[in-house]
Parts: sequence; C-alpha cells; structure tokens
Amino acid sequence: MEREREERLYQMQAELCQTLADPTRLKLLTLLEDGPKAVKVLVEVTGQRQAKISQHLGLMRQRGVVRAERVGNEIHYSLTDPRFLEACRITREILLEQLTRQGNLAVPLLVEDR
Amino acid sequence: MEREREERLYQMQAELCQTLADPTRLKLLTLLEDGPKAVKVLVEVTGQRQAKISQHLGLMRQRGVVRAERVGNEIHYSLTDPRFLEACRITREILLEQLTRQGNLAVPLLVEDR
DNA sequence: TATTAATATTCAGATAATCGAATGAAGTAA
DNA sequence: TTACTTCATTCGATTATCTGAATATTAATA
Repeated sequence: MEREREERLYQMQAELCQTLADPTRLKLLTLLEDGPKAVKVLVEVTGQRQAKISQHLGLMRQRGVVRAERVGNEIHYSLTDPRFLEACRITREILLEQLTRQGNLAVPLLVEDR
Repeated sequence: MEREREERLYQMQAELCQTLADPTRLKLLTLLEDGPKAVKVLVEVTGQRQAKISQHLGLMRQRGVVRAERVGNEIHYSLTDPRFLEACRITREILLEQLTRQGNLAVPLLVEDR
C-alpha cells in the first residue's frame, strides 16, 4: 500500500523528467518564465517549425507542466508552477560548473544567468 | 557563438533529464542519498534483477550523475553532486501537491518525505 | 589453479519518442 | 461566405530506450 504509492510517485516523477528531457521543451519552458506567450511568439523566438512547437507544447500541457488559454485568435501558454524553473535552474547550475571545471577553462568564466 | 553555447547547454540539460527519466534510476538516486552503496545492496533493496540495476547504474555513471569506486570485491556507487537530489525534491514536492489537490483527497494527507 | 561472488556487457525484441509533411480546425475580418 | 491567421493533429519513417536472457569480467578465496 505505502510501497505501491511510492512506486507510483517514482513513475510520475520519471514521466515528468521525460517531459523535460528535450532541448526544445526546456527552451520553451524558459521562455515562459516571464509570463504567458502566444504560440506564434514561441515559434518566432525559437525559429522552429510551428507544428513542432505545437507538438511540444501539447505534450507539456498534457503532462501538466504548462497550461493553455485562448485569447482571441491566439493561444497563450504559461507555466503551471514556477518551481519547475527552480528545478531546472539547479540542474543548469550543476552543468555549468561541470563545464567550467572540465577543462573548458578557455571560456571567460560563465556568469550565472538569471 | 553565445547562441551556440546556449543550445549546447539546453542539449546537456535535456540529456540530464533523460538520465533521470526512469523510475528505477530515480529510486537508485534516492537510495544513494545517505552515502555510497554496493551494487549488491541496491539490487537487494530494489528487488530488481542485477543486470538491470547494473545497466541503469552504468548509464548514470556515464552521464556523470553517479561515480563508482571499487572496494575489494564490491563496487560502491555514490552521487557526484547532492544537488541532483535537491532538484528531485522540488519536482517531487510539486507532484505530491498535484496528487493531493487533484481529488486524491481520500489519501491521509501526505507528509513530505525527508 | 579452480571456484565462487560481485558486477558488467552484449544481444534481440518490444515499446516509445522525434520530426517533417500534410492536413484539419477555429477564430477573425472583409 | 470567403479568405486569412493561428494553432492542432495525424501519419509514417527514423531513431532511441527498456528489458530479460545469456554471457563475460574481475577479484577474493579455497
């Protein structure tokens, strides 16, 4: 009973990680940091095909990471929870450190973004 | 140049998320919270097949999430960075809230583990 | 050296994810 | 209604991932 619940949680957590396990989706997530954005805008900023962006947004919405709201002709996407970015920030921090530590010292000392 | 670097970082981050996107691996990660553990122990505790555990550990090591150290007959695995668990804790927190919010109110009010 | 315990690797089958291309649907404005 | 803009979905091909089964490797021990 308690064990089963734990398993389910690990399963959900894995699914969430899977949802974040794509560079385009991570970028979209980051772009939503400052508030809702129309698909159109996200397409422009990322420079990727509209269908692709819609697919990724659809997946994220389905997984509860993002929510959609119709505004006239457009559909605006936003984060369901700002803490997703907090988790991303931590992993990014680790990766940046790994980068600078692992011989990539030619790079002019990365400043933490944000 | 700067753009390319950003792309590379998103790529790395996606790879890291992918590395965490498996319930068995998440469980292993959590089990390593209190320090290094032999594969044997991890096999016992998870109740999964040895080959499977080794495969997952191998993948995580390859991706730099855990490290391996030989101790006599055994090989002890440990986290390379405790902050991985911090990121996991955040996502788990979100998921638990979602669970309790989304009608799963029959459950006796989950206490945050840890 | 032979054996055993602990761990890793390889292989094959099944399942899932990604992407582009094409098309569909819904709202707006003429 | 027609045309246009914005967004979503479906399909098919490619590629990746997960797992069990079998086997290999490495170190300790007899």
